[in-house]
Amino acid sequence: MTEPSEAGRDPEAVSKFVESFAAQLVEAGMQRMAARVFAALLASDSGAMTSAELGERLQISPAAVSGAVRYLAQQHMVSREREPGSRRERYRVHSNQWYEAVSNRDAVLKRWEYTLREGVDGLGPESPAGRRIAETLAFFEFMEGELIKMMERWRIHREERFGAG
Amino acid sequence: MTEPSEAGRDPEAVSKFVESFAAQLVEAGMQRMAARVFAALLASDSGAMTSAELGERLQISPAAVSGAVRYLAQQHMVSREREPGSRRERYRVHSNQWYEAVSNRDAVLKRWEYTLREGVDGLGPESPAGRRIAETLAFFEFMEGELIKMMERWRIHREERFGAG
DNA sequence: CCTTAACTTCACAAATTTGTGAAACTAGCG
DNA sequence: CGCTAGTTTCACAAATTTGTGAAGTTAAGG
Repeated sequence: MTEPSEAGRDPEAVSKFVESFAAQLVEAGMQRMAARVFAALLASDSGAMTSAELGERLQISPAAVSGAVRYLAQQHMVSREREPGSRRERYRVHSNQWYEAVSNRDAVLKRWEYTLREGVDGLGPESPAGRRIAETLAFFEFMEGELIKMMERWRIHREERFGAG
Repeated sequence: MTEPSEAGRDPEAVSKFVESFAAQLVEAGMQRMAARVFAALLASDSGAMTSAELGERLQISPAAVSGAVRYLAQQHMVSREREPGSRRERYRVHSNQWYEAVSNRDAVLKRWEYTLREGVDGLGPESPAGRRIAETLAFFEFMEGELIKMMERWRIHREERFGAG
């Protein structure tokens, strides 16, 4: 019934997955078009698509693709590749992508920590509010360290289960 | 200079912290008013404020407070308490709050995992796309387990450092 | 160099989100 | 039972965000 190597194997199923996963990413705060592009790449066999292919599949303009891709690249959620000997570009997700994305949260955490430190300073480390904020800061510092170790464990776990990517 | 137990100790510093921390929460996807209310509570000495106090400090209407607080309560980021013998309500952050909030991410992860499983099914576990999604699923499952253990470690770490909350 | 395919930027219209004032509840208190 | 302080809901105006078509930019290929 299903032809495993057929390119447009089950457009229905692909589309359903793309739209529902994208919806959840949106709920988590991602821009709509970026979420749809990311989900589409995730659900493609090659893991890479050109701007034209994305526009076609998602029924959106080149401008929308461009905006979405810029955002995703900034977040390290896709990488761009120049198709050699052509002005066409392809956008790719790595199977390793989540590793990248989560590791990237680190930078965000650092900024939060900075703001919290300022807060402790401004409010005084001995005031009740200052203490509460200091505890929040401690939590984030703890998380930061743990996240790094966790990602290291994932790397190993992953290699055991899927082999090197 | 600074009077540690003065209620409005340094309104300047408080406001600065509230607004910059809120801005970062917004950047991370939280609604603006909810972020401001949360930051204001975090920066208050008692860790709790009434609707009127919040409205006053943040210069927003009762309606805005109501909406923000509803959202925060749903996310388990504040709890509501009835001031005994009054129809006035207070909204409170616990110092433990982040533990709660992160634990709550668990529910979100579960929903993502469900969608990913559907995707693997729909695309076929042997197709390249199916395999990529299966790996994403494995990553989230791994994260879920790790998060739980991490929060347990935090609980212990925290008690050592700050004593039971 | 000129042509042209591919991507990006820009101004704008449409859609969505946000916060408000005012009306509608709720529940203490007399 | 009202009365009224406190909160929530609702309709709407304002602000913001989103996606588009069209113009602008870049660089491959002749």
